[in-house]
Amino acid sequence: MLSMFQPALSTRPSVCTDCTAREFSICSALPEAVLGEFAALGRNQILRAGETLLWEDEDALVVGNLRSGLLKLTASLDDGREQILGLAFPGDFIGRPFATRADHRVTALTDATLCVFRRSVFESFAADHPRLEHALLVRAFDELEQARRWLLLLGRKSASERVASLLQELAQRQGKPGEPVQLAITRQQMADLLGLTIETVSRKLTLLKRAGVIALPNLRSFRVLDRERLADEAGG
Amino acid sequence: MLSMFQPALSTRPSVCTDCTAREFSICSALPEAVLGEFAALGRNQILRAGETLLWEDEDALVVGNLRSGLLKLTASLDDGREQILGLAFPGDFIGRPFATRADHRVTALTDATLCVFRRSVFESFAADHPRLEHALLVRAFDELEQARRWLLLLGRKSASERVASLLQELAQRQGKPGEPVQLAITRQQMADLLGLTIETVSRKLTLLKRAGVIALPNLRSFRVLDRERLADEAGG
DNA sequence: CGTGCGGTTGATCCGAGTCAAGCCAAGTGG
DNA sequence: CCACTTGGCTTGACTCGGATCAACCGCACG
Repeated sequence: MLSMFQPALSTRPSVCTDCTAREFSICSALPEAVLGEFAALGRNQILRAGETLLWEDEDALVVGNLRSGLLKLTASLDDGREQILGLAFPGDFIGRPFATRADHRVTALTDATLCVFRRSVFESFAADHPRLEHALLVRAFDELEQARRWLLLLGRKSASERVASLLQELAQRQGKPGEPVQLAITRQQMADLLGLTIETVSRKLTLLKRAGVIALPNLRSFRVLDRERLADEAGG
Repeated sequence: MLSMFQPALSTRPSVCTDCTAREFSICSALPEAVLGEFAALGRNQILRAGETLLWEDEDALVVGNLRSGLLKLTASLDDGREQILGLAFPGDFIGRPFATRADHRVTALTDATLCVFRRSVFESFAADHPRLEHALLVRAFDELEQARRWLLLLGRKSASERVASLLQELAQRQGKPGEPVQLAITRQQMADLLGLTIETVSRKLTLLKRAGVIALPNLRSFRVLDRERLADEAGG
């Protein structure tokens, strides 16, 4: 995890011409005319897997939208213990407008492309477009709810319940029941999400497999065999 | 904690005449004229200690501002394990506009007074006043940051670090250094905030006291004797 | 063919939970 | 006034779940 430090960002400072903004969740409510204007303020940015977009306690100069790839938001203690605060999927908004400092680090788990805005530019645009701020508000509440669900998991659930909860959440975020679910993250990242060690995650997964609750055809996917039992294991 | 179930709310459905809205954090940016109009939409509500304003998974009909007293936001598992998601202090905004269901329970820890709004009323007022929505947005980001700091605490800190972190946070939220800090919550509530048991909280407090880091003059307050050491104990 | 990385499995240890007893201050009622 | 209860808190003995330490597997890749 510490090896993810990278000295520089691979920024491509070209205007974000090929991006319609239609693909961003916060833009759903914007009229067509405004969309183009908005997108024109953004710039393309490419992150390679492992590169970091924002560091904690640094001036957060940009906000942006994720166009492709997967990012993690992390906080860590100075001895290296790390907690993943959340994942960002394509369409998600990244960063915190109206505040100068980031409270967490944003790092690419896979190669990723973003449409980024200088924070000041974004803020003044938002000031003129209440519907954008409104969408941002609804999204912020959603993220808050998600974070709070995670507080219950980290504060009160056992290791088995945590692992089952994660699988359940991934399964319902993606695809249809019965189909294999893509597992975009490593065991270590699962551990960092769940506040566990990699060994415990591995053990609990094998237990669920042996119990016939899930199948693990390979390292990067799983399949829910018994939805009911998985929900039980995840706890109330 | 389970004994806090109360059958009814002590609502006083009188218009919130004596409240200026000036006392609410989300109103700081509103012009004077709008403040009065806004406050007139609210109604007084009194909660006795232990009463619940909003239940999880229920239609959340109201949002509001806390005027006096202390509230807790909690989530729990069906076997009774409880996690406090956050505390609300006077001035704080309560509830989630633009969504129909609450994801957590809001309960009074002390007698409390609020200025509440029917959610629909609040929402349409907000739609006409972008500055209100903006203030709400800034506040939502703040709460999100707070929740995320807590994720790190719950996911990765030891019991000692958690207790020290809580004391540190309370000390810096309240008063001057050296002065005794009011401890508005019980040991059980500290445990529910920190994802620990009451016994562990008690033991860690005694350790900190014996180490000369804090003093515990009585059950409802403490004093930081060694700011440095407390920060160390709280971890990075 | 080795080497490295992600993952699994086993043995052991330790921190926090559990269970139980007791303390102390504030009621409560005879 | 004292005996008794009650609730919040502390302390001790013991247990157990998850961390730690270590070995090993399997596969991709140079």
